[in-house]
Amino acid sequence: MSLPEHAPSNFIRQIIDADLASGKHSQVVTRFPPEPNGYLHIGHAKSICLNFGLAVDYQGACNLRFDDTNPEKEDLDYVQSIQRDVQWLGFQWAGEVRYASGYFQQIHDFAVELIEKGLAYVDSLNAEQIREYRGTLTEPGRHSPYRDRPVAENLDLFARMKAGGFAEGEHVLRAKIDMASPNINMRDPIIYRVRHQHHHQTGDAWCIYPMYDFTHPISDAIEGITHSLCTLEFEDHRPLYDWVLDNISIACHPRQYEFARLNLNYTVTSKRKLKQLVDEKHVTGWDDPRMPTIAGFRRRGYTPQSIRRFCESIGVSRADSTVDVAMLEHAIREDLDENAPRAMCVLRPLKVTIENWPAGKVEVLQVPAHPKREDLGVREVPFTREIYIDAEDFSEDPPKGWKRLYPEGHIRLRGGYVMQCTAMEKDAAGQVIALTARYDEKTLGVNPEGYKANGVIHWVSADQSVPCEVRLYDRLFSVENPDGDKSRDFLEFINPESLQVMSAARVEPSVAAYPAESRFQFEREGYFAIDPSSTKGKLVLNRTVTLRDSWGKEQGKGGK
RNA sequence: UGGGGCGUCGCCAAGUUGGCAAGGCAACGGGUUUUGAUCCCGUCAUUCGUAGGUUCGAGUCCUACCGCCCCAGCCA
Repeated sequence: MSLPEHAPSNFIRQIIDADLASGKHSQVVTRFPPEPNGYLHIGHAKSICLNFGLAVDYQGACNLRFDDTNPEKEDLDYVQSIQRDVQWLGFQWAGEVRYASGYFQQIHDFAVELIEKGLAYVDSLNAEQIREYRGTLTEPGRHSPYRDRPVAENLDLFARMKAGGFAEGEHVLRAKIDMASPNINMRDPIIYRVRHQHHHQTGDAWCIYPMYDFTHPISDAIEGITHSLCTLEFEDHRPLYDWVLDNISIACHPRQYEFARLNLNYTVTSKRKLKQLVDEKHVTGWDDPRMPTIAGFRRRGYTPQSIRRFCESIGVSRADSTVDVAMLEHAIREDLDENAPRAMCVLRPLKVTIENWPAGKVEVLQVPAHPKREDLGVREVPFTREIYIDAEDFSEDPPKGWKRLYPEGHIRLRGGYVMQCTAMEKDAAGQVIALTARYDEKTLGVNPEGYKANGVIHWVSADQSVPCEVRLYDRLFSVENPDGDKSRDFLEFINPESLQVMSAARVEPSVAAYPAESRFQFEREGYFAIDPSSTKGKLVLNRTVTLRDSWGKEQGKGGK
């Protein structure tokens, strides 16, 4: 409807169109290259949709390649979660999963080639010295005293690094480029370092690991990538990407293009910070429904389709930007409004006894599962003498404009009869704890004669409903830019009300028949999904997002 | 004070030989409605960071400013 069915044009598609038109390429090959050091988040979703989406639309290919050159931070659990998340989003990579580590031998051989050409050398300065020799943003660097080591010595040292003859930090391999370059990435960048670490893919086969800047262009070239897409912060690395490919014996030379990474307000999208939230238990895990991870959104009830549509709707450009989470919420509401079956769930039960309904009588009402989708069928909703309505739908002293129940007022029970409140029962503190009402038998599917109902509210049979726990999620952070204040830790902005548990909720029985992850609209409340932790004995539902609420908005205006 | 980028409506974002500012989100009115939902209709940039210049005509070209982001990991 409002969101585009197919990805709109952007500068990358224009480049591809031109490359295809000029004959530079006959096919598009992209890749999604995550480092397996955390779960994928919404920012990765943008990259995934871009790279895989391009492959789909141009009938090309997109590889999934793990950029696993730093065993210290990586883990097998992450390589598994990443594959699961990419597939859940609806994409399939071309052929087998690739690993940069799978190219370690070739990468090593290219390093040897650079040494032989006099374009790389083993440096024996320590980390601190290397930093000093690198210079600053405004001052050029200086040559390392080891820069002019003879080729034979470099070859020997590098072989011994590989053989495990040195400790971490003793020697590194550097590309010999230009210590005076205004681009710091070109000041003899380190391309190999010693790491006596077990690697999740290669085990203990290697104790030297190539750096990203050396690994990435080679991996892209080996795979025949045509368009290597990455985020803006790598723009300064592009000259190095090209330098590597220009100086080794490899025919393919992919081109790198950069786009702006996704920022979302009220959210953090930094793997380091997300990992901190998990490690310090501010959330229950990477898949906590409040996390902006793919796994979190999945558990929260987001659909793959909604995330793909969202990614299309935000576009791809080179301008730093922060997207309003309202865009994401719009995408999931749009999907679920169209596709989610409806049901009724009472979050704060208030018992109503319908005095003119016989005790023990159960009438099974046939209610459409969706107001517009007849194909979704009907559900059976039992109506009995005792029902529950939401405590917030009754007001002893209703404000102006109130369209719910009040003493003596008439209300339509959604999908059922119109009833009139006849009495209320209060506890010692003056709280209303139960209501009595009378139903109008001539109002099932028909408007009442001679009077009008004040509104429509949802309800559930007291003994024919299913008890459940409903988790009401709200944004994890209470400020738009949680890491925008350098003097304050982002954890200070965690929303203390990001999770509210409604443990006494009751849901209509139709819901209990659905499997985990099923999504519903609980009428007048919002969209909800069955949490995977649910069992027959304990049903748990997660609120994905609320319905738009013009009444709540109006109430909020008057100050509250 | 080095280098690389970016600045079009509150938030994204089209705008490709200079020709007279798309669209979405949000917001705000109104209509329909057994969800205060959905849906429908309408309003919402004489202006494109600023200032000059070229031109019949500039968001698009030129100049100079201003602002914001990234880079000094043996991370990616």
